[in-house]
Amino acid sequence: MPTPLDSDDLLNALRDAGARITKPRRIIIQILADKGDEHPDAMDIFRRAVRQDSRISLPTVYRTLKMLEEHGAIQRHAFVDGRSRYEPADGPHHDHLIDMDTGAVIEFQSEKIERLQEEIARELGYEIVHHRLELYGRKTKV
Amino acid sequence: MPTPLDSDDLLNALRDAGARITKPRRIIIQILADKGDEHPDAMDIFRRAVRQDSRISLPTVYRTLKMLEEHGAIQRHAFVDGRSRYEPADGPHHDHLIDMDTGAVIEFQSEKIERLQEEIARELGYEIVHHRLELYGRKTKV
DNA sequence: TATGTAAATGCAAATTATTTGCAATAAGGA
DNA sequence: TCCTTATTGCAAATAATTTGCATTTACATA
Ligand SMILES: [Mn+2]
Ligand SMILES: [Mn+2]
Ligand SMILES: [Zn+2]
Ligand SMILES: [Zn+2]
Repeated sequence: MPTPLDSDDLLNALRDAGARITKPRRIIIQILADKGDEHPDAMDIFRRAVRQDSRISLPTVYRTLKMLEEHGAIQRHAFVDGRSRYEPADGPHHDHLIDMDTGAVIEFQSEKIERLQEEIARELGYEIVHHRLELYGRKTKV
Repeated sequence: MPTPLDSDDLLNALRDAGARITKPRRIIIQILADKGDEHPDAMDIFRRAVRQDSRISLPTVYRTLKMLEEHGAIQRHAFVDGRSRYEPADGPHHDHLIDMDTGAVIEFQSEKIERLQEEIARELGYEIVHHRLELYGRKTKV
């Protein structure tokens, strides 16, 4: 669903923030932009990063992720399994369906649900700043 | 919204599970059933428990909560702040709106949203086992 | 009511994901 | 190329929750 976003966009987010483009950051960003594996957690990213440069450290992965998140370049999701998972904050808003058997994360969007949420909040006298909607399920048997 | 549920119902949940009704459990359950403070976290419960019996321990609070959760007597929610919060699993299903300024937790239910979720999952070939819907917002200015 | 046994407890230590202090390194403007 | 300062890697700190183990307690039975 999300519109394409490549390494360069994430690198620019850092540059705009006046941050230095270091080798570790370049590698981490490249991994985040990879459409191959989506919603990786910090350890996933670390393991892949080490393959490109064995002296990268886990704290640097966390620090880079936090920095990118603070600049709105990536989003962090905390699903029920504990760890945080990350994804480039490009395309339009979407929510997630998690396959309880495989751990696969499927994205979806529902204008209707979004609208209903706003409506409910308004009725309660609130304005939504952000929300979290996660469906946990299993593939329907044929 | 939830239908009233008192200490006895929770105590019975333990009895049914063949568990012993100990003093710490009695106290913890009484705190959970208290309509006064809803969605307390483990530390909230521990602090209140200690007032009734100073030798209660935090591990016992956690162990009791886990046991009650496993037997479906209480529900655990992990909101964005990290800690888990608990509530008796009595009344009908509901979701939560969290006041970002005060931390207050407001309950709501939406048949429409629940139905839309099912629909979305079905279209994706899934059956929902459980879900998490949390709205984070601020009171609308008058 | 007294008693034996397994379940439950309290304490201290372990766990897990993430963060932080600090000395060494490296990015990038001058 | 050089200088300054941000960034790094490492080790140690956090914070919430869990676990090992010796001691206590609930409660079924006598
Ligand atoms: Mn996503
Ligand atoms: Mn609730
Ligand atoms: Zn949404
Ligand atoms: Zn719901």
